[in-house]
Amino acid sequence: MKVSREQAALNRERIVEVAGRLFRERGYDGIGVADLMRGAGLTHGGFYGHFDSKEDLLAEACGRALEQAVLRWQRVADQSPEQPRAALAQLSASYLSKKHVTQPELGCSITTLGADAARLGPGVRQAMTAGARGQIGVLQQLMPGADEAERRRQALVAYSGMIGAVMLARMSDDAALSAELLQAMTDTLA
Amino acid sequence: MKVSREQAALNRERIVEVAGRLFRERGYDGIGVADLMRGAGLTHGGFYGHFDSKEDLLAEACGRALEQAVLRWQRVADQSPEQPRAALAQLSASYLSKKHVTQPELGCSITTLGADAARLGPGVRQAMTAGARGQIGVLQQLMPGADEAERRRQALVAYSGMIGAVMLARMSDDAALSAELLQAMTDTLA
DNA sequence: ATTATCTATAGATCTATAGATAATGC
DNA sequence: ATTATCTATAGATCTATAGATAATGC
Repeated sequence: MKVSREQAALNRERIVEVAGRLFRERGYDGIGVADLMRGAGLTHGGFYGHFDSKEDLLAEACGRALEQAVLRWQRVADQSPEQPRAALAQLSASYLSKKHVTQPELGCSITTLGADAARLGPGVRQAMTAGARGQIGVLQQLMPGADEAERRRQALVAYSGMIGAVMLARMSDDAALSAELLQAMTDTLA
Repeated sequence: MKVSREQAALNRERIVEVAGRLFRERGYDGIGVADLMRGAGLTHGGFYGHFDSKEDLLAEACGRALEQAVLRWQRVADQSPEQPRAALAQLSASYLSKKHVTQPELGCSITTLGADAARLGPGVRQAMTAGARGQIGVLQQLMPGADEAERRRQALVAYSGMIGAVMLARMSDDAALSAELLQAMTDTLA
């Protein structure tokens, strides 16, 4: 029954990773602790040895997913530091892709869980706010504005628009409207 | 126990109205049928005489709330048909207000329930898509673009940005960041 | 007679905990 | 001896339904 410390740490990692996917796919209330643990290949009761509560796991899972997203965005930005326009085009094309819309479980945590987070406790909100701040920071580096204040404003608007467009595209029952939303937003950032 | 046909219709209306508020406040899974009925001053069991399912009620409640929002927006647009800029400023200032952020139960259904809707059935998605289309239509009348295609693009981008900004402002644990998001979006649309 | 609402409950969840088990780490 | 995981369960939900009740509408 018992496993090594190392294995226990790996199990914990797996829970966080699986939770990151399942929460994004089904929402915070859409997946239970028992199913999260089953998804990680463990049993229900073991959960509370790793985390204090389901909400704590959400905070950790969202925090992790968003940190990795920020790192990916920063790598894209650093790849062509002389061509911020190209980097922005790459980021926005990826974020505003049909693939992102149809794969919420691998996509932006804020689009899928932001409304849930707004109703949850400080741990979750802190983790998600930190992620948002990080992504806004990367966008700010890439915006064409003349001064820092202008680039900041552009980054806040671009980030809001990207999140809203993907949420709307997922919600829409009309594929044409979804495509139109993504295209309009992509064109604006290009 | 039994009430008149007229009273039953009023009761049904009250359920829809109360549900509109409670779903927006707590999310689709955050409020149960028993509490919704209690909120309307009725008992749990009576629910299924009025609606086939909880999800059907969400579709009707969101549909209603969004229809009314579209009518309000259109009234603002029609109020000063010679000054589309002023109408747009009024709409966006109201939508991007601190009041809207702190009163989700009276605000935009898509910001609070869009992510839930994306995971629910066709009835809910259809109602919410119709609402979104209506609001986008009003914005399109007010945008300054030279031709209809440009105004359409601007409306899609503005709507996405407004929804994203309010969701982010609600989610953020930092009041300064929330205010910054609303201000940036307001300035862009002014 | 019809029917809107009520009480009561079925059956399936949910989060969290208690205590047993068995393998690790000393 | 410690502890990661297990089984089992407490206690509280949840949606939906069955059947009783009592007032309306014919």
